[in-house]
Amino acid sequence: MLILGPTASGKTARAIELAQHLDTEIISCDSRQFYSEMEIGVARPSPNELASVPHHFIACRSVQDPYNVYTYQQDALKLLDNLFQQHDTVVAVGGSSLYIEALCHGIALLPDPTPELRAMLQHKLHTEGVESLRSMLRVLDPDYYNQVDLANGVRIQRAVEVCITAGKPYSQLIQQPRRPRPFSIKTLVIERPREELRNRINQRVEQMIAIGLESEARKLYPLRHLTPLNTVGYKEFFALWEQQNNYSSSPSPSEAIKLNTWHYAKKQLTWLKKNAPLLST
RNA sequence: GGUCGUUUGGCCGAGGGGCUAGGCACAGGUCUGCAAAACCUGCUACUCCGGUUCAAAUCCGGAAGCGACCU
Repeated sequence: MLILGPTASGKTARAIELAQHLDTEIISCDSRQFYSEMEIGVARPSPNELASVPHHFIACRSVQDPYNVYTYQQDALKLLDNLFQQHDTVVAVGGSSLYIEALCHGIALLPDPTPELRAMLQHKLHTEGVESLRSMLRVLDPDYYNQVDLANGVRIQRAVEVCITAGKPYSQLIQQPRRPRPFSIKTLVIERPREELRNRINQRVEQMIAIGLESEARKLYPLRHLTPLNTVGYKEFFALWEQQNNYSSSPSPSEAIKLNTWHYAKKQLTWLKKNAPLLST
């Protein structure tokens, strides 16, 4: 049973209710709730909630040792195997589309690039611009070159790094057939009217700030360059603290967080519209 | 009441006789590993009235709003 919905739509409460009813456990598909250092800003379920139903993939990793989708997929499948020995149904919840897709359809095994290669390509991207990586891709994987968004440096960089480490075209590697899952999936999408969702977001942001989001962010400030900290709720504080001589009227962190959370929710809605119907099996 | 300045899209903001500035917001979308990321598309405005001109947001009058100073 997969529970989906945009951020702040009430997935957590719904999942717990359902898991209690089914007397089962919950596995999370939330790319930020993995991290033990992030609690308030990622709306981690409360200690009470966590105690009421066994949860998995919550606060299980450090931001210094981030997950990637493939290892998440592997861990989750292994865990599900175990859980299905004790339960007929397991509840999955989360809002991270790529992680949800990995769980439901699977994602190809691709070689990890060396950190040096990644850094080199990143540097090239920043200093020489997309064109330099584009021309590499054109040679390494002409098929993919013809289908990517040629303006999207991040995607091109990824394809190039995979081609180089694998010694094969990226487009070929990602064509590995999807493996059917040894379980069936039913999805439940939580929908709310836009205005209501927006109010819930705003309220939740106020709430987070009231219970100490700023000091949580302050603690993580030294780690702000790590990927998991490129997250709504933290990055807005970091941006504020980074600009010392800011007389300017930049919006308050809480307003910025509300807006960015809304943007995030809209992206989730776009994804849900297209993909949610395809996930059930 | 007078003088000077100002008025650009939902907001900020450049330009300154013919050529869609840009940014944000808003709306829609793309996507097989940093995904709460990255990227794309749409949104053609110049306060009003009159004049000059082949052509005015741009020049000239006037009106209104706003601001500063003066009496």
